Amino acid sequence: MEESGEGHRMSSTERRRPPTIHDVARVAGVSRGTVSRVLNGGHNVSPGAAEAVRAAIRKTGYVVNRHARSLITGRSDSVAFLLTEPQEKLFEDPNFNVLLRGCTQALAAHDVPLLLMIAGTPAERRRVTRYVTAGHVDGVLLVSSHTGDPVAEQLVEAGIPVVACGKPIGRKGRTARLAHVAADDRDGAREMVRHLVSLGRRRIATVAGPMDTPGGVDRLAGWREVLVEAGLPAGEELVAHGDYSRDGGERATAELLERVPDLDALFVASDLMARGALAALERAGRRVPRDVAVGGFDDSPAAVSGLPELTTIRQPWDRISSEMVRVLMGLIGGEEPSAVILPTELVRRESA
Amino acid sequence: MEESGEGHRMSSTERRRPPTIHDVARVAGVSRGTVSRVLNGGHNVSPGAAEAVRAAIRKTGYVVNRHARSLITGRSDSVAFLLTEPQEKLFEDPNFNVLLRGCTQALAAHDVPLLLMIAGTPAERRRVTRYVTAGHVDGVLLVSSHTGDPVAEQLVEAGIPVVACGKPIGRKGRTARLAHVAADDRDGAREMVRHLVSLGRRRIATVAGPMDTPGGVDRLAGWREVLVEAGLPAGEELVAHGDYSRDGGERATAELLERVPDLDALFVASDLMARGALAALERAGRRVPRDVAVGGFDDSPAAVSGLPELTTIRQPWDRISSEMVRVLMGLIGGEEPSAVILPTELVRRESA
DNA sequence: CTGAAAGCGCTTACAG
DNA sequence: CTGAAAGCGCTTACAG
Repeated sequence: MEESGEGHRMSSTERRRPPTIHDVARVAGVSRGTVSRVLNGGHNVSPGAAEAVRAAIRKTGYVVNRHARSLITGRSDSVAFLLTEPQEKLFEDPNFNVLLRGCTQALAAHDVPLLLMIAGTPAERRRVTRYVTAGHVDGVLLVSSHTGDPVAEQLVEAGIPVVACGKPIGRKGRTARLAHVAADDRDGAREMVRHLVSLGRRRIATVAGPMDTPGGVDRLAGWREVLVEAGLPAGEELVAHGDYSRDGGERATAELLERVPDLDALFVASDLMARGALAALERAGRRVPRDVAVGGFDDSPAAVSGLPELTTIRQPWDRISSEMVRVLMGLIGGEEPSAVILPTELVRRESA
Repeated sequence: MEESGEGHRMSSTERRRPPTIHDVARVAGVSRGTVSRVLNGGHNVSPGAAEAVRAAIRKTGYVVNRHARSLITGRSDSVAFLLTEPQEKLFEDPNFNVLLRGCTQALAAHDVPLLLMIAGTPAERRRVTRYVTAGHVDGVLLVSSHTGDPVAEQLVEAGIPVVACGKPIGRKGRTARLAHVAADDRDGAREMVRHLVSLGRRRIATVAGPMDTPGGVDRLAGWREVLVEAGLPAGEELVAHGDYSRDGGERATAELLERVPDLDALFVASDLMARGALAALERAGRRVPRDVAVGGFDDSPAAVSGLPELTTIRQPWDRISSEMVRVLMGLIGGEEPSAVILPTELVRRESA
């Protein structure tokens, strides 16, 4: 006979203990070991026993206690999505959201929960590093546009499976073993600049990202490459830098406009900065695309969040997130780190 | 003498077992029980023993194994941030990001990890409900703009601590015990419409949200209230509905422009919809704010993501997220559900 | 194919 | 104030 409560009041938030593997075993008429075997792949279990166990699971509403499982397996069956950007910028960039959503859903398909961790300050970084290296998660999806990230190195050195979003350009060798997934920045930039050239533009300036980010370095390299190839000017006066924020793009564009008043096209290394560029151009009285053609990068929600809609380079975020999860699950399973570079695509809209 | 490895190769991803409470006890020269007491508040421990334990923790780099702790305490020391919106819209709305970041950080201060869960489809909802009711998290921060959410009811009925963002307007009684935190939608709408009236506007239309959301209902009520009070028209022809998306705002505005060509102001129930409204107005050749003054709601990043910058009503997201976490931690600790309504603030920019 | 048993790392009455 | 011991719910060799 089941006894419950035994005279002690249940407070409003106290829940009944959920059924355990023991309850399932009793209902199914087998041992706990057999239930566990059914739960873990069903090897070495007779069809009859397996069916009895499955029926008992349905009947009891049993759900495995992950803490108990983790305690013995040593795995947590969860992963962290770690952002090491300064906090303010993090969520201003729509790319983070797309990536976060994609990773959450790709992991859900594996029944693996995602822990969101933010480590913008040194103190937060210490907290997170401690948490992760203590084994509370099986692996880390790392997102930071700036490379040479000390967190990445620490985690990799501690033997934690880590997959970065974007190509690491830190001190060579140390990050060589850092698995990563990225879009082909250089080739994407080339495609956009070729497009601007094909439009007949000849004074093509660029708002580049910071040079400690792969998007900053590689998209600038792609811009230069195509211009040099085409025999068009590609000097330093045609380059200004932004920090991937809208305001940064606006400032950099104002700077370019002052330095190169006759520019007829602008390749901006991110859509969000491009929105700022559009604002600067409007304030300066330039019509887009008539006076100045503007090409962005990312195909983020920012590309269509205002007028004119941006012609841009699409980063395949869905694939980036699913590949990040795939590579991370592989690492956790013992595979070697790998790098995945995904192709981009030109998306033509109104601005160029 | 420590033995490790004992002849079996460590694969590249295998980590050394982290130190346990047993290691700390040995180094400190006390029992495991004493170490545990120091870890859990330090009651009934002599100062000398406590200091020895703390030193041993530093020396060994010990971090508690949360799985073992949870197994015995029955708490997971983690909470879920659950989104039950259809997936596409989720991350288009900048408010979600601000809220997510705020909650993550408020929880981090309690050393409580946040699990991000998305349940847009019925299948996902079942998965998540099962996971949560199995006790894998201690509580849920629930975000969905649509109310009468079946997930909320199920969780509350299962005795799970839940705090919703936004006032629930589901079937009365059933959601009465649902703790929630919200901005004062009605009062915020009133303030904005009063502002538009003070600008001398007399034909003030509105793009309202869906009527199954509190923001849809209450902001519309605030709009109507002030107009009636001021003796201005507030009929149905002045109301169009959007779904909180940019495109929805654009469509609704085009509809209004057709129906009420002489409108001179527009109160839009969200900044994102207001950006769409601005696009519709521009396409129709209306100047903002000269021809039509536009007031938004939220003060989300969308408010300043284009020109003109939006005059809007600020929702205190930082406080909303910190209050949600505070109320949830209270619920988990056994407190009764409570509702927190936070004041809003008019932010004047260019559009009105 | 199956059960009995050990043990993962921790917390918490229970004695002292 | 402190230690020895039980036990949280599970997985996994180990016998049979």
